[in-house]
Parts: sequence; C-alpha cells; structure tokens
Amino acid sequence: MSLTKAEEQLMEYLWQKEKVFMKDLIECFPDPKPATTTVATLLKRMQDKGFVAYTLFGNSREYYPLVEKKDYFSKHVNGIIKNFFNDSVAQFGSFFARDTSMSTRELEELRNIIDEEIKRKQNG
Amino acid sequence: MSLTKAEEQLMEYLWQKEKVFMKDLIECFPDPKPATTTVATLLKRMQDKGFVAYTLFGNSREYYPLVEKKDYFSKHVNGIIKNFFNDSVAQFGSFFARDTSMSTRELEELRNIIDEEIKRKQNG
DNA sequence: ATTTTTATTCTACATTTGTAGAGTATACTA
DNA sequence: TAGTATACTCTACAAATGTAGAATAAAAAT
Repeated sequence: MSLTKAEEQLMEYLWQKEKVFMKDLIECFPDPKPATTTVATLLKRMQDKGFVAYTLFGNSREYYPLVEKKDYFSKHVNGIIKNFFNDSVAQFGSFFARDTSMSTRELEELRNIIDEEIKRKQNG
Repeated sequence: MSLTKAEEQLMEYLWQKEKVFMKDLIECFPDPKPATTTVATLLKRMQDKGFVAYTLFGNSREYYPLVEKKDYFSKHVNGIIKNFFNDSVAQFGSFFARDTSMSTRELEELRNIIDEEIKRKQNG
C-alpha cells in the first residue's frame, strides 16, 4: 500500500522533523492550514497503513515515521522504472540525463556522485 | 492537471503504440481485460485533460498522445525533486545512485550516459 | 431488410481520498 | 470546582477515481 498525495505531504514533514507532535505538524503547513481533525484523520490512516507510529507523552503523541524516506522513494522510483522505462535503469538514466533540463554543472555533480558510489561499492 | 493511476497505465500503452484504436488498446491489458466502456471513460477523461486526441477513421477513432512521455515524466520527476529532495537534482541523484540498488554495471552505464550528455551539451 | 456486431456515450455506482464538524475525555486555569 | 483549552475519535460528506451496464448509432453479415 502506498501513500496518497495528502498523506505524502504530511509524511514529508514527518521525515523532516523525525519526531513531532500533531500541533507542530500543523505548523509545517502553509496557510491556510488544515483543521487538526484533518491531520488527525490522515495520521490515523497512515498508522493503519504502517507508515507512522507514535510515543505517548502524557496525553499527547509524538509521531515518527516507520518507513524511511529513501526506502519509500526507492520503491516509488523503481516502480516507475519498471512500469514506464522497461524495467531498465539505463533507460531511465538516459531520460533523466537528457530530459530533465539539468545544467552541465548538475550533470557533472551527478557524475561525481556516481563515481563515488562505484568506488564505494568496490572498496567497501 | 495530471493523470491518475489507471489513466497513466493507459497512457503508457498509447505511448508504446503511438497511434491506436480502442479495441487494440484493450488488447494491451493483461487478463482480466477491462470493459470497453471503462477504457472509453478513461480516454474521454484524458481528452478532457488534454492528454490525448484522435483522428476519425470512418466510424472509429485512432487515438494518439498529445503529451510526450519524456515531458510527462520530466514534470513528474521534477515535482518529486522539488517537493521531496529540496529542489536539488544532486540530492536526488545521490539518493538515486545509493538507494535504488543499482549494480556496479548499471552505475557505470549511467555514468557513461551522463558523460555523453555532458559532451553533447558542449559540442552541440 | 433484418439480425448481429462494433463503436461510443450516458448514466450509475462503489471505493478512495480530502476535508472537517460534533462529541468525548483529559488537562489547565481562574 | 466551574469554565476553558487541548488532544483525539467518530462520523460524515463532497470530490475524485475505477469500473461498467444500458442505450444508441452505425456498420457488417446474412
């Protein structure tokens, strides 16, 4: 199961804060902020889906993510690659390098990141 | 406006075929195939959103995409980068290189693609 | 010409999603 | 301790989405 748009937005705040009480979550939103009950509903649904949990502090709850951002997006991006890029990372990479309007500087930065990752994989 | 899951799936078939009659679109689906009316509804909604159009051939329509796949996903991926990776391609690139479990071979292939893209940008 | 098939629209409905009021319980305050 | 604020749940409902039957129209087959 995956997150809806509204849940995803909320999850992003969760990921940013790592731990957060509901009232502080609401603060994260730009105006007009949603009603507390709206956020409460979303958090409940996200619990049901296994994406968040909380620690009870007195009478209120400190929420935290159960799913790491990188795992979530890894699954997400791999899904896109599987469904729309012929299950080929290279095909997606090609698209990404050519069609997302990266500057030369960004491309070079990305190449360095990949180089480092290759080294990291070889050495340890 | 963007596509829903079901519409996105259908769009993928449109992109693959480039031009296609509805009955052939239905053939693209794995069993159990959707009802023709289901596909018709989706196509109608996609027309309303400006994603597809058709050419009339006798009494039936040959549908074709109005939006290119690369443009669609460019927007999509850029949206993810903006919302969840701090609007930084490098941050997304880092994530992509490290956390999507690419093999060394895939990483090297990707580096080559990027190299070529850098050259292409420089020369013409 | 009548039946059958094909193509498309209209309408409908269940499910999911976005949003929040009303209610309840607990805690804080005057 | 009566009144107010806080935290959360339950219920509700509109909009979006997924799915398709019934109806209609045109074409093909007999």
